[in-house]
Amino acid sequence: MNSKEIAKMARVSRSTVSKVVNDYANISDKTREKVIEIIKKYGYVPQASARNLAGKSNKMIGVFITDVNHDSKELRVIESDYFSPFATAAMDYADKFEYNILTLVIDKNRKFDKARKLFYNKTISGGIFIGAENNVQEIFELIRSGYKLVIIDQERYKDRVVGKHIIVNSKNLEGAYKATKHLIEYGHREIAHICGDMNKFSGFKRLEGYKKAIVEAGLPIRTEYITEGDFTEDSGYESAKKLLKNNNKITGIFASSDNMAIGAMRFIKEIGLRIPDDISIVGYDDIKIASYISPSLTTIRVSILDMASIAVKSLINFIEKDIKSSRYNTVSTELVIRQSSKRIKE
Amino acid sequence: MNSKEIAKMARVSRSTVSKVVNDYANISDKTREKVIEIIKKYGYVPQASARNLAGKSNKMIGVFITDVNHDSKELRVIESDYFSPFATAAMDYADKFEYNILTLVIDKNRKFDKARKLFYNKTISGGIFIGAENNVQEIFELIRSGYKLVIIDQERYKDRVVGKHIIVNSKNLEGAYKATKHLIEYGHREIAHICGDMNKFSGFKRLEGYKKAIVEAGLPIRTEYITEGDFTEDSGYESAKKLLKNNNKITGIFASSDNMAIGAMRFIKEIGLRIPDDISIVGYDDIKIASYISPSLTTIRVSILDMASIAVKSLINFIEKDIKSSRYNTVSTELVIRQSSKRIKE
DNA sequence: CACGTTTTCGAACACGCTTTCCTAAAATAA
DNA sequence: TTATTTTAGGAAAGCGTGTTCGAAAACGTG
Repeated sequence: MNSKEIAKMARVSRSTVSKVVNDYANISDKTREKVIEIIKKYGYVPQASARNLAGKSNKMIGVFITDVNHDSKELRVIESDYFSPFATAAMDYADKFEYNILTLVIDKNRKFDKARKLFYNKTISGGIFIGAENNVQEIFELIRSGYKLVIIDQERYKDRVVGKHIIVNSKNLEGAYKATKHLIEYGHREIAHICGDMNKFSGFKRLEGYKKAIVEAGLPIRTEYITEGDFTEDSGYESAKKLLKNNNKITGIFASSDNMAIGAMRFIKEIGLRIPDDISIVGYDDIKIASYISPSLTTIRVSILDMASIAVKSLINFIEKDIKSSRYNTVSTELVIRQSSKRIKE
Repeated sequence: MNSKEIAKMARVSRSTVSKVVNDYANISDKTREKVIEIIKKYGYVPQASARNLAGKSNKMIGVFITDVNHDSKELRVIESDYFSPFATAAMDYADKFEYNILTLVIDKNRKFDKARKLFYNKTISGGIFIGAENNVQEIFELIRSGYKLVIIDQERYKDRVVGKHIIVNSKNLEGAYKATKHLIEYGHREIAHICGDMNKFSGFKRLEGYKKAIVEAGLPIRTEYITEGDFTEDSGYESAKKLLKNNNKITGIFASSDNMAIGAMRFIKEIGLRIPDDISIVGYDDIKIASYISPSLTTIRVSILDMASIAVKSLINFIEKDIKSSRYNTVSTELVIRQSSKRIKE
């Protein structure tokens, strides 16, 4: 069933059918109703590719999740803690504007080519990149070519790239600051930090937040209290081992991700220390498991729903109305206090 | 950059460019190389909508997740335990065939129309439906209209619907049987069952599995040992309350989903009973949290990766080569023993 | 060299829709 | 009534690609 057949049945021209479908003004009510009736009767829906070819937007946006640890099944699922709510929230929001979402996982092996192709062949009108640290150069190039992109949790590219783009960041520094300050307010003085991958924006920003809170409290920044992980549970385990091996003064640990916090908790339990009685732990992300493990994890919550909706909203605006210059948005963080942190008793 | 321009640069006709792109045989190596060189140089990629309109498959499949509890944020995330790994696995697998995946969440409020439209307007060449119990009629109609569909974890439609389709089921009965038998082998005799939504295929099939194991062990089926939940954590909590209120003989509970098992555990802990010392619990699904809660949950694992890859593989086969008749596939289950179940001491 | 055969290539149509431009009819003004 | 303006709707071009079909070129063969 195509517009030609509909036109024949309604005894009008194909162009009239199109005008009815696309809400043109110069169609009489009588004609319009007649055409709509036939359309409904035969369940006609204009073919997407033809519309698209004729110049209509395809209302499709790509969500690209970079998962550098894709080889490992275990890690893949861990990444999903972030992906799943983001993707569903994005779909939800996109739906309001009748947009569809095409999701793609980019791993370290699979080349960026596939994503690029989706822009080049015009399958999508814009894209949202999450965790794209490893493909910064490629993303710059897409921006330079004029493709419409939103980048999540990355540094501001303002001065580094020519071309309009949109950034949506969580307030990493603020969140880490809140987490560390929480421990300080609970009376902790010997506070260690397991930081994430320093190549990642969130990694070093959270370290900055930790330092800010430490300095503000008049405490010294000890390099032996800072270890670098890579956001995974195992790296949290190893980091805790490193931190606690030759040190029995540490009473609080702020980990840059919940996964690392969970890994650290595993090690702490293994060596027979109690959480939170001996050591308090604070994570970051508020992934679902955080409230199910025992003790439940005090953490920093970032509203992924907020991030997703801001990302989608501004991208659609970019696509449909263009923007004058690059945009930079931030999403607030919130401290969620659970059982893994405890006021220190002197 | 379009094929016309490429043709001009390579001093050949447009059709020759197309033939090179689509690997036609009758092109001399010399011409082919010349064209490919220009294509690479200018980064030409044929426009998807035009190809599609000209008759090429768009290599796009839809994954439809039905989330009837979409209104509630909490439940939405619970559903995601299933969705996220499935979707990523599907993408992964689809990628091998250069297919893309478009995901759509169908909630009870959002009409099925949106999904239907994607078929009608030919945005997708096929679809995979998960948890689609509430839209069985609509799905039947799509099948009848000749659209290519895979349905996950639903009854065989063999006799109920005219039209080719593909079913991928986990062996629900087998899984539930294994779970119950595990408790029996551990010496339990008073075994209750929290079953899932009986409108759902997985709900009643798992009940059947439970009954089969009970009968096989020569034990009586007590109706007061069977309560109906709806797969959610809260319903597990309520069901446990109902079961244990006036009964202190129950020593084992098999819940039809991990979420319900977790809810039940919450209630059991609240009334001061110990798991697994007083009551053993077995869940179903092996969602990620199952191994993180304490005590960790004994459960039935279904390989979502297997389901997803079978679904994608057979759908692509259906799309590209058609199938002679409806297909029915099953995926095995596996008992994962953790801390929540314990051998009973007499 | 003449002929048949195979290989290579290009002109032209098709895909289904949007949109511009134009005409005919209707509405309004004179 | 006639002249002018407004409006409804149709004809046709165009979007970028795939594919068929026939012609031309290249190649063999006797």
